[in-house]
Amino acid sequence: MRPTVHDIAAAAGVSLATVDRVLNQRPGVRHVTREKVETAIRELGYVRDVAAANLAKGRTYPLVFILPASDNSFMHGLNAEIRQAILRSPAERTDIRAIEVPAFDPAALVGVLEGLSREKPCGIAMVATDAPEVRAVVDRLVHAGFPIVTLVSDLTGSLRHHYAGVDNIAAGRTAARLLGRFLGPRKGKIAVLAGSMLVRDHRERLEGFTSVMAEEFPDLAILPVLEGRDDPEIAHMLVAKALGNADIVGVYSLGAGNRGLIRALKEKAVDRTLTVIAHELTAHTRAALIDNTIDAILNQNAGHEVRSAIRVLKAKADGLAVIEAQERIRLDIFLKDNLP
Amino acid sequence: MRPTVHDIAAAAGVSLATVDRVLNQRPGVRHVTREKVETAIRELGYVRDVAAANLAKGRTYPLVFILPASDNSFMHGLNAEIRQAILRSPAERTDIRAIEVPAFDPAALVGVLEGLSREKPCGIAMVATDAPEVRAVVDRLVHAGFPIVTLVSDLTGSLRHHYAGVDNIAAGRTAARLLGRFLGPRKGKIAVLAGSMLVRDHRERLEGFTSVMAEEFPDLAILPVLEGRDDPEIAHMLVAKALGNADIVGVYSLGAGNRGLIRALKEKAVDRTLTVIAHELTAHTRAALIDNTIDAILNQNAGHEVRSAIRVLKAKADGLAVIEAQERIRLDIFLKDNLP
DNA sequence: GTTTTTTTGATTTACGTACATCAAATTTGG
DNA sequence: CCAAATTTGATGTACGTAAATCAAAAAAAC
Repeated sequence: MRPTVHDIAAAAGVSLATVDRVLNQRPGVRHVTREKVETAIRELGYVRDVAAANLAKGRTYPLVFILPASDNSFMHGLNAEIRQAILRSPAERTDIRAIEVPAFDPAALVGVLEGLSREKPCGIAMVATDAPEVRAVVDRLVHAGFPIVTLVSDLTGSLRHHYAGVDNIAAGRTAARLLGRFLGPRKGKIAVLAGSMLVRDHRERLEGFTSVMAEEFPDLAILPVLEGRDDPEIAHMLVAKALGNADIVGVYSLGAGNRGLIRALKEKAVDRTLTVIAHELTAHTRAALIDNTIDAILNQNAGHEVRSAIRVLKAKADGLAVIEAQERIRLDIFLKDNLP
Repeated sequence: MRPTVHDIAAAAGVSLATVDRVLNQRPGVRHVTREKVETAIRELGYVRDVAAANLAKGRTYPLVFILPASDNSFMHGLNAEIRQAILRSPAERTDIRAIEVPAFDPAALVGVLEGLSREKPCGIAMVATDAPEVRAVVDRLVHAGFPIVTLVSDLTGSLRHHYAGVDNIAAGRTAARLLGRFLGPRKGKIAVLAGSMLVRDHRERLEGFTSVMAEEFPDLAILPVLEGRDDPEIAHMLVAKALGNADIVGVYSLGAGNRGLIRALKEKAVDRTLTVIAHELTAHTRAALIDNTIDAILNQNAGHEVRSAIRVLKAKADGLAVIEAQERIRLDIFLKDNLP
């Protein structure tokens, strides 16, 4: 049987109340006594029964998710996963609230974060907008004791406790290698469709993509990036125009708005053998993968990201360790054969 | 606040004891009364607080893992993950025992399973050996009320509750498409290295591989399968010999023993541009991927498989639902750019 | 209508921890 | 050495559920 507080009390030769004071860092314990108790804890290998503690405390974990108000499939999916998590709240003792902020608007995000420090959530998960002022509030909140994890898009250089999202540089590099290998000996130009170069994850994907392309596939030239603002209409327009260039042999779509990309490909490129790599598995990209319009899809699993963020925040709130390997968000690579 | 048993008792107009009798399926409740209680449970949306219940019961989950005594990196990794899970046991209220059985030996497996029905574990996870007699015991145990999940290798056609492993047909198909696409217009022969055609997962991978090859890459011919028995030495010998064939342009290694494969490739194929796809990320395959000896690695994450099996068994033991999407074991595809 | 059986209620203890209160013991300051 | 301050102990209640006991009520059987 695992030891209980009673065993610790007996082993340390003190009363239950004293053990409790040490465990919960309450005042009124002499230094030597505290040491005795801590020794007993270590020697018996005592670990607090979190379930029993939560029961006694009637504890719930009030968590806040902050998301950009973007109208694309991925963000809708992320939202849906958060709603699922809210449905599971009773069983998980969580109390989750989702807040939408205008996309790409550091000031708005800062405002929301500052408002949060008043209501006392025990954890914050946020899709970070990459700006110095955001970094500053995040660091302040972390110092104030709030567990914070970034979701989907990281805030490197800040003190956030954890990042629940894929390595976007690796994603871009992987896309480049897949595209390069799929094209084999063919020479030509590559069109890149992004959402916006103002977003960190898109910048990182592009960075990874161009570096592998330059290092390993010199016969493939990257055309100037098309910024589709994650909007299907704009994406369609840009891609349709770009496909006028007969030298294009491949396309890398690293953002959202793939509906427009797919439409453009079907209108303008049915007779050409283009190799296309896109991000994010949605109903549209899935169908396009199956009908060979797209050759591979890179994906991050929003459900895993949300569940991981929750696990990490709860663990941080309790001062517990997380299983690192479990919380690593993997880059999914889907060909038409391994679709879920 | 979520409703408690007290609320149910009040709402149904019965006593706490009666609610308890209904909840825990104890006898001595009239049919109509039971209905009243069940209605109240439904209307208030009561869900039993599993943490509190486990505390009261002093419940632990005795789980048994049955693994083949195979001496390869993957099984060692799986074993290590189970040991990790055992270390987490106190916090998770599990009591995990691992049993090794001779590999590919249905009779031995059946023996162990029958022994288990005497000691009463609340769940069994097993790497299944695919044989009718195994299916029969599994079905019998399931009927007797034991939750059973298969691990890594499934037992289709049996009544096992869940399979914690990858879709091996999809894995084989994916390998074929990667290989085919990487080779592009090249024609030639493909060598396939397997462990044994007696193992279901290897058979399935081969099945998926050959079907996509036949359908979509008719210029690539698959040579007779090399059975390396997951042994590095045998694998080395077989591959070294096979590489005498100058028509070989690609290799698919769908089992273990990749150490031997890699050695053979480095000795015999430095000057050739072979495309190689292998299964299972180990120290050896990882290094080979980085130095371009291998072009892609397909992997199943043993840690995820073990944790998933535990979650599913606990849920089944409690009669609770699992998050399906969370328990799907994904096929990892690693290029040198997205290694963890 | 009485007896027997079945069903229900009331109450208690327990699980491991948190938290509060009050008394007792110990240490510290003067 | 005494008073004040600090530290420790003893004890009780609570969290939501499980499980047991015994009494009371209701239903069924005679």
